[in-house]
Amino acid sequence: MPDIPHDLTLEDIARMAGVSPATASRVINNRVGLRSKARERVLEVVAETGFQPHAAARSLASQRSYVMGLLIPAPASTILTHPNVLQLAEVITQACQEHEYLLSLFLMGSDADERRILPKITRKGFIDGLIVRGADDRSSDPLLATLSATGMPLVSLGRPTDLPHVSYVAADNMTAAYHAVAHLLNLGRRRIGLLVGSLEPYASQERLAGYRKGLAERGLPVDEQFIAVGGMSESSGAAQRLLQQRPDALFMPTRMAPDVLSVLHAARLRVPDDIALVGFDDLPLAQQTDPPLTTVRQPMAAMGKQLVGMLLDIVAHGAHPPRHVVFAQELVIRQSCGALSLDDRWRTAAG
Amino acid sequence: MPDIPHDLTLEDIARMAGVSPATASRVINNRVGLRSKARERVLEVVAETGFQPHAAARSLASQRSYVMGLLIPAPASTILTHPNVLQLAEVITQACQEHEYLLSLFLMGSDADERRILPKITRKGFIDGLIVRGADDRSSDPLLATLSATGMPLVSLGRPTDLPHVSYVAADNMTAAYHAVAHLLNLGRRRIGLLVGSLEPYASQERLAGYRKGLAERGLPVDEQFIAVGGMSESSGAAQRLLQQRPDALFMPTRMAPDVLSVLHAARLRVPDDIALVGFDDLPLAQQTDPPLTTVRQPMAAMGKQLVGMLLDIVAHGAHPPRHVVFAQELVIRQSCGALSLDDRWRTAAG
DNA sequence: CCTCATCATGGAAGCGCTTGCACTATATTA
DNA sequence: TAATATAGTGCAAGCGCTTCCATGATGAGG
Repeated sequence: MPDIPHDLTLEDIARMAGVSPATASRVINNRVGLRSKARERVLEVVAETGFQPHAAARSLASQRSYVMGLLIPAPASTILTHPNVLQLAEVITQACQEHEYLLSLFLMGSDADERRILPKITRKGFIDGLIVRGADDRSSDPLLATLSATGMPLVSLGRPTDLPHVSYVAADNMTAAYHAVAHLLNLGRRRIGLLVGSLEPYASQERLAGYRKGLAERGLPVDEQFIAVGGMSESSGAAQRLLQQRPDALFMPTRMAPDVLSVLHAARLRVPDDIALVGFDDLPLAQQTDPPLTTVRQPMAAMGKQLVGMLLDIVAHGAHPPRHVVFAQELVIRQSCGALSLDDRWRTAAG
Repeated sequence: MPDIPHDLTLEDIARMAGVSPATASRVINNRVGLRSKARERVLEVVAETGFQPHAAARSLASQRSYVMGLLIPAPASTILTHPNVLQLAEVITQACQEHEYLLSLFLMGSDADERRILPKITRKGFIDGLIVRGADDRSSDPLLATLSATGMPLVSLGRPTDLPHVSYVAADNMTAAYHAVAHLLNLGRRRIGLLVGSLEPYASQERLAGYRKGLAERGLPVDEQFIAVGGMSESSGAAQRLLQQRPDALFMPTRMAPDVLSVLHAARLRVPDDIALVGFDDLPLAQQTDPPLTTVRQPMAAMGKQLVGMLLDIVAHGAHPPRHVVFAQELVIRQSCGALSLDDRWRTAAG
């Protein structure tokens, strides 16, 4: 038989240290004065035994679980095409640790999952708060509405346009698109096309607005033929129409880069000589394309910290008033835009 | 002020239904007979109020949290190159739901994470059991050893060769490689090369063994020059040496496919005419290459179900004796191996 | 040396649920 | 109908911790 380590309780630890459970608890949770014999003895015993308080008991008594949740409402296949979700998870895991919190991830691939998972996640005493990768993908998000109604402390990554009382952290897509277009204009491009997968996401609308603003500011007209909605490889008439306009620059989602490149290649267009390319999101992919892709990049680490900080604040002080924080984005200059220096790097102004 | 929904307790529910808390609890947990007035009344009240029992209180009293953990000991960047981890997470999430369990994912990108996360995860009363994506990547896994020592119910995906007492579910890489080689031999290939990233992983060793066995069975000698360890794009002498042998078939990790294809393309070798290709893992990538890649595929859904089933069994009946289950793999025939029919599909025998 | 403020400590009451035990209502059989 | 088995229910005791409150120890000021 293997030697199963005896499951100690706080009472055992207290007895071994010659103090009361109350004191042991306070020591373990850093609640007593620093100069104390009792404190030292308890810490000694804890170190020796490797004691960890029972999670459920602690949660029940303190009404805190010291666990945050990150809800990823997308099937695994989607996560692969939007890999910054993973980076987000990593960053948030880190940020939680800095506050002695643990982060649990929940994958929710389908509506069926939603029905089964949500009630369990929103149970009292399970997690203290929830971060949801929200409304970047759809402008109206019933999931966030549902969650918000449960009273669970909540922060959304991405702005849920129809839920003003939900706190969120978002990237300033409008300004980022504006700066990207300005950059292309500065490089002498004049026939700049915009390619988006869909205009439903609020993020896409912001980018379109930034694009328009960039052109308008220079007094350039916006030709609707230069705005293509839908994939490049799809038989989307819009994309074809766009190419027929002979654009000298293209602003597009990074994940479409391979398709776009192969289409341009087939059309014997050289990048960036004949046509400059700028991507929306700085996916790892951007560095692997040929030529490497100039892209807009969200400050994920900072956004992750902000999300966690806000959530902790909401857990401690309630969700009112809602907090809204918008982060400026970076433009990472690589070869595809035709800028001269590789090291040249240029930031958008704070939103 | 917003109307915060009053937090109900089981006692409230019981009172509203006119029964004792004990009965209410039993109804909610399906512990009483189906034909009972009390039962109906309780269910009614629960439905009306949307009551969910307090997670911590339930865990404390029942010594069960009804949560399983899936530990992913890799940084986000690694997950992207091994996307089947995500599929695994999805499959396991599903399997857990079928048993009224919830799955929490934990990302552990660094050793620092390990030190901070592990003690919290292994706390009593937090999760009932843990699935670890284990030793496919390293033959000796200190993480599994540490976890195993905590007494936490544990199942590994991948065989941890140095921990015979740890239960695991694994794929039969040896047989799969053997069958893949046999398949290539059946197609008339004789100069079959093997490309692996490293021989440290036990999985790679198994594949090598299967490769050797496949050749040996036909009485063919194994030329060590045909075995290349390391990446294709790296300046690995082994890979160059392998190509100089003019192989007519290559067996390799799927994630190396793009590199390999571009090298072959540069060498003006046609796939599959001049050289046939078979991959190790059926990543989504395999369908996007040109030509689409014939690969070995793990039965992820079945393995996920098995992992969860075993873990539940261990939670209920203890970890002794350890359970070991090995799954046969499929060979998914696509164009890269030069087999005639696309629909031809052929399975390895059970291991 | 004594009084009063200050701080560390212990006692004990929960946190909200599950479950063993004892008991009562109902069903079964003679 | 009485005797017995059976299912349904309630009581109350925890599960292992935190924290309010009261008490004892300690140190400062008179």
